Amino acid sequence: MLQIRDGTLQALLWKRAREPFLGTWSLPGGYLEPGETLEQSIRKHLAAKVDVREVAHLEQLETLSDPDRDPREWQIATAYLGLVPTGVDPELPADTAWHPVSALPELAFDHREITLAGRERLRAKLSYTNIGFALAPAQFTISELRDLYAAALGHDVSATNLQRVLLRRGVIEATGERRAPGRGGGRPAAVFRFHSPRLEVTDEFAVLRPPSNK
Amino acid sequence: MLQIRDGTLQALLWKRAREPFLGTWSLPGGYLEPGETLEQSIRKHLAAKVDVREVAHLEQLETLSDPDRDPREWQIATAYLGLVPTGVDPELPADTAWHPVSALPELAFDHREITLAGRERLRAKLSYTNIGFALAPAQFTISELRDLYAAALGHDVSATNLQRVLLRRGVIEATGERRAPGRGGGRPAAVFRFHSPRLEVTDEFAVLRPPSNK
DNA sequence: GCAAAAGTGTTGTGTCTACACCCATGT
DNA sequence: ACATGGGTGTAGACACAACACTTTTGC
Repeated sequence: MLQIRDGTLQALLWKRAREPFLGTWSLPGGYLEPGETLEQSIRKHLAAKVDVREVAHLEQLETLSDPDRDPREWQIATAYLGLVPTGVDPELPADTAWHPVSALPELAFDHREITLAGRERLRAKLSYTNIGFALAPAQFTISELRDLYAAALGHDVSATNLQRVLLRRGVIEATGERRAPGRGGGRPAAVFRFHSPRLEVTDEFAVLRPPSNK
Repeated sequence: MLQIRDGTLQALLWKRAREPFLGTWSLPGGYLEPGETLEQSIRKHLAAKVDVREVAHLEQLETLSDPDRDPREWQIATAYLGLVPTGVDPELPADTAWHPVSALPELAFDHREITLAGRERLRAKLSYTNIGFALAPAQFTISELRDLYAAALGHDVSATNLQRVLLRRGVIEATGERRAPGRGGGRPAAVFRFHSPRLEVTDEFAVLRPPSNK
């Protein structure tokens, strides 16, 4: 579960109350019940931490099967990437907390690699899909969105070019509203929203496109 | 397992000798043994059909957990995409055969969707990685490679532009050899090879690139 | 010479980055 | 007026598609 908080990409971690790795931070999750879907299971286990309605996007990352990944028993795990929009601040149990992905504590099992793989997936998809909808609140200005993209990507993003790319692709659209400037003044910012609340690929076929017509 | 044969993308299918779906075509696979890696398991089960050394690329597609995917019992399956280079023609058991992906017979379980998802993954990766290495023989001319790309992508590909794209990216390189023309004449074709026999992303950051310097 | 196949030259287009400049507001 | 932040205009770089043209062979 990733979210941008305080301008940084953070991961939701749970301090293990069980062996193995008792007391070590780990990703939330749990065992799959018979007859259950993986996604149902994830949502169920997350419900103990976060209101499920707050999860804007959930996608499968990878299934891990290295026999050494659990020191005690042979175990298979399927990792998921979940995204929560900036701004929502769910009540968390005492043993659960957000941690910046850029400064993770020691994590149990292979959870560090999983977390970093999730960040990579997010970064890649920011480039060719509308996945930003799952990081952003319902309404936002371009500079707010710029800050979200910069936090997720790990480098500066130009508001100018971000706006043009996303508008041209039809990923975001103006609401018509404007936001009042802060104390220092400044031109009121136009308010935007994402066009779709579902993942869509917006930049298919970078190359080797099918021939135009003829 | 996909391969281009006779200029068409084909999938390796097994005619089931067991219930459920007895007699229906299905993807090769089998149960995971305790202590085994998913990839080990796949390779082991494939070994009954194809020499494993012929599999040039193997990657995880997705783990499926819909409780209705098996009519009899609750079952989880992890699908893999495997690629075999054109030209190798493994001995197959009598109950196993190649079928064009564009004209699949009725398939057991959700194997039709898995197969089509594999084709989509291949098509996407042809655009931004060097995955062609797993479809092509060790040496080839540009027009041979063009035919492979066209078969996999399902549309015409220009040899001119394919050559330039792959050379610019350093995906393929000339061997220095040339191939003698056929009976009808023609200029001898330069022989190329892929630079790397492992998957590499060659077209990262289509957009929202990090700032140049400063 | 002519057909066939491979390969190069070249032009045009679309998408992106970078940066200069203009706009609207608060103090 | 001027600082602050938002937004537009525009030029340049680059990668790609399309197609004309040239090269090298067999017959």
